[in-house]
Amino acid sequence: MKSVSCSSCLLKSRAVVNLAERELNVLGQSCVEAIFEKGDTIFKQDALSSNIIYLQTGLVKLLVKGPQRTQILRLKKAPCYLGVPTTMGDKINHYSAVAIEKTTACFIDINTFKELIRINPDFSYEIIIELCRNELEQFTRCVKLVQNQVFGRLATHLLDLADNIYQSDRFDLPLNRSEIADLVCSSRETVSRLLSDLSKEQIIRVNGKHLEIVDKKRLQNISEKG
Amino acid sequence: MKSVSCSSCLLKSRAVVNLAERELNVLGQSCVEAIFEKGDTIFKQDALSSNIIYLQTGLVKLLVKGPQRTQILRLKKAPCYLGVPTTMGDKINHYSAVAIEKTTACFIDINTFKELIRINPDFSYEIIIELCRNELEQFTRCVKLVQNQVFGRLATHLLDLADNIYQSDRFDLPLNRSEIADLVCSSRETVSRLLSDLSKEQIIRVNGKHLEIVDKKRLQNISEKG
DNA sequence: GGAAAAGCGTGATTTATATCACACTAATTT
DNA sequence: AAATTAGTGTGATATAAATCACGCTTTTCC
Repeated sequence: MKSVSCSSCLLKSRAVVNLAERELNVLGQSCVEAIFEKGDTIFKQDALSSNIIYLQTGLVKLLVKGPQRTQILRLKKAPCYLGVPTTMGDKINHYSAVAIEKTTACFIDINTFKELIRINPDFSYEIIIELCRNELEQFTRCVKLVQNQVFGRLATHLLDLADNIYQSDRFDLPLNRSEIADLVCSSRETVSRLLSDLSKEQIIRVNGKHLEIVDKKRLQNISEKG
Repeated sequence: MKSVSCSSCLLKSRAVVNLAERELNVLGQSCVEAIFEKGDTIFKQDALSSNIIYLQTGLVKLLVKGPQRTQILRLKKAPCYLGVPTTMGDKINHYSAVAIEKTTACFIDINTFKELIRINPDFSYEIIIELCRNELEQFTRCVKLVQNQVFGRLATHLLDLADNIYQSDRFDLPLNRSEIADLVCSSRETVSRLLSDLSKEQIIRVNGKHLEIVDKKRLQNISEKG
């Protein structure tokens, strides 16, 4: 970990763009950079939360240990903030964050973050907007989860990976079958079966972790209809 | 609807308490009060969203029309803000709000709300905190929904009504069986059956809409264990 | 390089819960 | 008061998907 100069950082968040030079120095003084390899935990559920994390590059999964199983709440792709709700909303983390690709992140002290909210209204405005969008996304995710069956949920997440994470219809799955099950809230076996089915139907092509979307129209249809 | 004086309002939100007299006047000038009867729609999904609503008194359900069914996202009890995420996060409402008890509410113009965020950092700080708490709550709700079975979900919501909404173990259900089903994401029939079962087990006493929690310990146990 | 472990695919069985079906009651309307 | 409608309870049946069970790969580690 090393201290950084935020003013020269090329990966400024939309909120940080609004900060003046003097404010950026405030930020820089309590800001440390860290690198995480695949599988590394960035912060842990039930631990004290005292930092906001700014993901500069990489991909992260948010995990909750539920009563029965571990569940992947969502994937977060850089650039974005991590842990704003869990750090600002409570003293203890309600979920964990684990890197699923090599990731670089900036740890911002919670008090500095609060100070920035206090001194710069444009900064807090951007934070509010991001929180609102998150909540709306979370609502739709929840509705899909309840009303679609596993087939539809799996299709939705494959499309999300292609469109929003990798911006390509051919990519390597960053999760194994069991983790995909945690993401779509199903079981390892069911995910296996459904991937085979999609493959037999020529909608996707799978080879281990490599995945290719062949018939996107049909996949979108499955994602919407159920 | 009538214009109001916010400075004399007895129901100031935690965020509004931070506003100076001059700022309260800004708020008052674009603020209208309205009364809703049970069943009245406060705002509608897919409509343009141009107001933040401050619930002064009453009880509201947030509804989403999903692909298969209508789902109750959550209940909101006064005093609280309504529609912050859906108004700040997008131009179109992602859900509807319907009064399930007589409700009084204040409509705040979105631009006024934004102005308040700009001029008063304590105000925006409180809004951020509320949004963060909402997101955390929403996460736990989602985890429960997936990992508990209907029995546990029903128990959780009965406890929520008793502890957080009515602050009493005897109350009248504000929803019919079909709406309870929408809330716990199940079917009308299943809700009927489970309420009967809980009744037979002497855990609750039901008579139409009147409900009494008899054995709270056991109900809490069901709520946690599934 | 062999052993252990992790990961994966697929059949058989079980299970929670939705759906269908119908009767019965309470509330509205005319 | 009769008729219509909305709301409710409960049995029978259907079904998506979890769980169990097993064998087959691939990776990891002494």
